[in-house]
Amino acid sequence: MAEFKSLSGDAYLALSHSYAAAGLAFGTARGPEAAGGYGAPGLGGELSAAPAPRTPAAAAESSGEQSGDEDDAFERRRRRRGPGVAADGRRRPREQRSLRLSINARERRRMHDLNDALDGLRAVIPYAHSPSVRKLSKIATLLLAKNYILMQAQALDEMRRLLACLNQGAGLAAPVAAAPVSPFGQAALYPFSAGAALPCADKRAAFSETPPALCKHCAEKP
DNA sequence: TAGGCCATCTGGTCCT
DNA sequence: AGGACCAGATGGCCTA
Repeated sequence: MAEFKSLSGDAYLALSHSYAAAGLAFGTARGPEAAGGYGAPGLGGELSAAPAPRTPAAAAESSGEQSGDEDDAFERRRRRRGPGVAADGRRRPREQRSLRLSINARERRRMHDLNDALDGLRAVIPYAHSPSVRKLSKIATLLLAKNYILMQAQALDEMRRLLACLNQGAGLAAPVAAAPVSPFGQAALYPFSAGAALPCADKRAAFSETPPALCKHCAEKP
């Protein structure tokens, strides 16, 4: 597991746990996801680049268009749960139903926009993007993005310290003792700290866009 | 088969 | 009034 390819993999879990240990992100997750890791996609699983295809009936049902199938689907739903049917069982007026459909379509569009934004976020988080790798789940995307932001902030902070040291002629021996504090005032675990479970090579692979020079413990310079 | 993840529908609430 | 946002409910697909 040399890559994030399959964030479900060991690297992902190890990183997640190390972040959680620092109270960075996954610590707030509740339920089974918190224990087992989010989105645990399996290796070799087919990437569902598009949402899992729903049944044609379900797809038609959700299209918001007024086809015959759509009407059937609408009726099925109405019988099942009652939308479109008043509490007393009477049919709703047709205009109310068309209003409902337009509201549904709007909500669908809104959720699609939200998903597009999430896709955009996935595109910029460092993990292996490949057709053979299942994409990050929504929650994993958000948590990873949060960690990534904190990580970048810390790296920046450390770079500034080093720069200050160099400017003072103190060289690299100048202590960077205290744990770096993020701009958000939250003590955070440096991603490449000694507490991280992964060997440096794995860390570099997991955060493929992070230059190895930023790894404090890494003797494996390129 | 259970659990995770997701899309969609729906009604409620708030804002313009 | 209409739109945006939200959360609950529901059902489908997929994987371990």
